[in-house]
Amino acid sequence: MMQENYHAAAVEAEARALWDKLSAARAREDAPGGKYYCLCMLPYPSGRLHMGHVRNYTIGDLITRYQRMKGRNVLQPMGWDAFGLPAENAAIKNGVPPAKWTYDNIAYMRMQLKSLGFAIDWEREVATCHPKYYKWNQWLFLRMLEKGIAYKRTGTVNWDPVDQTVLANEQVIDGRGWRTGAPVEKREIPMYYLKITDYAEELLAALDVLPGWPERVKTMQANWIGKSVGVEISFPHDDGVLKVFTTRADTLMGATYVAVAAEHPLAAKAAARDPKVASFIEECRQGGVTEAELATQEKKGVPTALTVKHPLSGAALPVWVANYVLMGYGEGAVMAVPAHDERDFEFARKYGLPLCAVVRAAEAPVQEPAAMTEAFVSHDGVLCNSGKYDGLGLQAGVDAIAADLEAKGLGQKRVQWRLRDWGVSRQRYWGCPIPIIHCPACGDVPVPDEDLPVVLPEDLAPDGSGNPLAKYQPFVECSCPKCGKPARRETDTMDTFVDSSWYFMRYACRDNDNAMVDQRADYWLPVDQYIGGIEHAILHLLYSRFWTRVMRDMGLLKFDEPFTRLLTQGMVLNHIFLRKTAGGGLTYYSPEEVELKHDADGRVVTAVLKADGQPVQYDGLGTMSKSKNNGVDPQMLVDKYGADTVRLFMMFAAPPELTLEWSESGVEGAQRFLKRLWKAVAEHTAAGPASALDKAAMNAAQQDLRRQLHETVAKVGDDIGRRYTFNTAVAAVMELLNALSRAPGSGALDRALKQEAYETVTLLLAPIVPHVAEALWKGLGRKGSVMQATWPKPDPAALKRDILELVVQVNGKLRGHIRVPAGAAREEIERAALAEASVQPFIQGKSVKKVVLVPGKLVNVVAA
RNA sequence: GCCCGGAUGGCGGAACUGGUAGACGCGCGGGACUCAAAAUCCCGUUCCCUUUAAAGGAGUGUGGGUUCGAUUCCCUCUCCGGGCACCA
Repeated sequence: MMQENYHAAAVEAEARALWDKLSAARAREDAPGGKYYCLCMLPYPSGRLHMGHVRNYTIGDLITRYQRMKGRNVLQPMGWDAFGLPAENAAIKNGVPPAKWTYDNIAYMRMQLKSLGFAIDWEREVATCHPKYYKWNQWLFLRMLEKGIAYKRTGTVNWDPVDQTVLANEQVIDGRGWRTGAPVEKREIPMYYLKITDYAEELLAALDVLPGWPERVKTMQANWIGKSVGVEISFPHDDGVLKVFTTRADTLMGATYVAVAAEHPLAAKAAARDPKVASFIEECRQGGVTEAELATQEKKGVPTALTVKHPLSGAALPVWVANYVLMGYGEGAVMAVPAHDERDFEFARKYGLPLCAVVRAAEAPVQEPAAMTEAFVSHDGVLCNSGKYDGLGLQAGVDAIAADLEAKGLGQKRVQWRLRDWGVSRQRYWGCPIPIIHCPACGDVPVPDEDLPVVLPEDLAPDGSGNPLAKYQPFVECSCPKCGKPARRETDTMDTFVDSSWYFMRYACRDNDNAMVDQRADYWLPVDQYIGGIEHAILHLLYSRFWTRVMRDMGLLKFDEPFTRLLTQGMVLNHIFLRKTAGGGLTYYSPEEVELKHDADGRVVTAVLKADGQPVQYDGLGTMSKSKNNGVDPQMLVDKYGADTVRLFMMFAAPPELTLEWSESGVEGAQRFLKRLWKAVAEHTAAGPASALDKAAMNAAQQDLRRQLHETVAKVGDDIGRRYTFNTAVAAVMELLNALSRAPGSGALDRALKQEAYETVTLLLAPIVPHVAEALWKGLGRKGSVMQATWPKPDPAALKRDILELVVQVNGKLRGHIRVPAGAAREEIERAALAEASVQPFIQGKSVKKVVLVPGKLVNVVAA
């Protein structure tokens, strides 16, 4: 006997007790059904779940439960991306060691995930800060070192000259260190790199065979990898040649100068003789290292006394040092063709450098340099001012010029990648130690496998300056594995992207201390469905694809791509409210502290702080963050409404890929729906068991209702299984419930139909609101857990229609409707459409030119 | 600056392959129930004009294009969001 009203707390406790008893979320390799690996991006243990987590994991749980009901053997694991900067920041602020802070956060967040009812196999839980996990980071790093995939060279970092510390990009605010306010400098330090560029071609080409990935993610990755086919050109000078790479070799005869990066050897050579060049190079050392910062700074340069020889004409071209040339791309030098490149044009105009137009539109004359107001950038035209190349098309020009350069030994066609090798060294404490020992005699010596893992001491507390690991002698001091003499341990740790590049493999076999992966990984992987935020579209996903290939090439795996299907979810936003303080600062108020006043149409008129009744300024929408004080703690909502309501709202509010605006009134709507559903089922079951449904005895209204029921089954299955539009799946079930509650009649046949309908609704909602579905299933008299029930199939007989309603348009405008038999001939439909009373006035006195018929949908009469 | 997205009623969104714009929900208005309120239920709700109603016109960020027909395809611009290699 069901309770009359819905009580979330009791329902949810009972459902979870049942699942625990059945170990319903456990995943076994020997269970029946095809395997299905449903994976959500693992959270950083920041302290509490935020709405983005709830959204992410609700989507994953929905798919997990749906696939289980479809008969698949599903694995849904969970773990913790437990190394990283926030733990060190918290340590600096509170004096708590990062390890304790991290483990406490994990314990709390694990409890939160359990309270949301996610069907996670907790026996596979992984934390990346655990030595048994990161041992394998170190082990694979050493294998990469052996194969030359990992190597050492210098790299550029942000340097805080006051704290004597390397800063993360996030810690650089307007070119200054976040704690000291000191202007940040660039500094070159030795680091380990992984040769992801060796895999550039494959990582790019394989995007074409990832049909389960969103196009936009594949486009972003392709652009990031950035394959350019062009020509490497050598410009001879006194000490050798200056190499540049260009995709526009056709414009070579229009090159009027060359520009090199501040870090280029030629710049250093010029600086030795010219203090102005030296001071410019010094100026370029100021500021951060991000591409956004470099690309938005004002374009500046200085001339040098150096020249290079044009490889074809032999003319002397001046060498400039320019801040817009990046040392990290190509050769760190460019040939400048101001007439046909926007950046070069701007730079040449600024510094009075000459222009020479060498491309013209096919029908147009050569452009006069002085008359040009912008660069002529065209991929269609012919060469001019280029001697023997005049009149050639642009591609023909590239080919001819490349051939001549090659003959002279001054150039060749080649491919250039935008992708750079992955620098993995971090000068930070809370990360996986890089397993290297520096010996004065033997150099950099890998830690022997039998000494792995190199364990990170867990009780150090960083203070913001330098790396505490480097100051901790018990860690640093060691003996050389080769010669046994005193040596120094490497104190850099690995980028946390290393941890997250393969964690999904370890869920399959986290208890194996003898191997990184085993045959259980062969069973579960690759991941069938991966779900996570769009902000990871490039780095994390690209690194995982790379790491997987490295492991494959070592014989550890048999597949190429780690994630067969990918769903990228949008961010969760909320309102921002603030007041300006007397001192000119800003105080942000949580939306929970603010009351909105609406006018009669529902528009927001004013917002006042509940505490004092005084107005606050509304500052629009933004991603939930601590700094803007606009985060909503999901735990409060779970406590207030229950997990099912929060899950339902999350799925109903927007399609998963879209940005989601937070609104608590939407939560109330979701709760209302569950209450209504509960009450309807309780009333239905209160009248006792229903009889079997006699389909042949149904009247027209009952047939219509049953048709809608089975149309809903078809739609929800398609929305969840194929389209991933969970919002429309929920809407369809809401419509069905509306129709059910309007359906008259309480005879035996009506009750039998409603029994079928409520059982079906329960199954359709089970992946989204599993607790309440469990209670309804039991209330409807069904045995066992709804988790183990079978997903419903639409009855084709119920879907059949005899009469179709068609739309009639005149010149594309809706003018009426007609009803025709399902098999009606074209002529019959046209006749009915033209005869329709509401259509007649719009075709009177006109001649019908054409009638467009879309079968089963519409008739459009073209009349003039 | 570069790359990738997005923009539809008062609000979140729907319209799946170019075919009825606004499903579903929120909010709001009206009504029922109630001593009253909350909760619940019922009705209405894109805008404009005329209006008892019926009907008509306009309308999917901007401006253009293709088409019998465009929220959907193409081009232009504006604004917003994500990423830019050391936040995760």
